Amino acid sequence: MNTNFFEDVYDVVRLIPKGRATSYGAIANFLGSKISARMVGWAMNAAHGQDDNIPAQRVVNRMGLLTGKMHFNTPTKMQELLEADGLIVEDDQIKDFKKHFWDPAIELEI
DNA sequence: TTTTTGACGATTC
DNA sequence: AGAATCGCCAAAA
Repeated sequence: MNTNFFEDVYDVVRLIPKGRATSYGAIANFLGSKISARMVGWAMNAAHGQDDNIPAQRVVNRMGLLTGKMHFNTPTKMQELLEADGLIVEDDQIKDFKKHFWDPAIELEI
């Protein structure tokens, strides 16, 4: 499985600290600043079959909206997980998202 | 092999 | 300010 691209995405997602959240675009930018955020979403789509625990709930769109909640076991699971992380989710959106925003390009300092 | 779509993002109208 | 459209790249049909 040469899913390097996916693995890179998973790796970054796994590195997201608890209580923080990032966006698809941020990950895309971190991976190479050439791939589009859509690819990250695609990678997450493939993450279903992955045996790894991908905290996809910490990965949301740029607005902090839980766009992929429907891809979880239950649409409400994503919000629950985020709340369990200490984040506040209201109306499928992370409150103070930019406040809890976790940018791999900055936190990982590459 | 070509076409369509996809958990996004930014720009333009 | 809001809505619609284009752009990114890859995988599945």
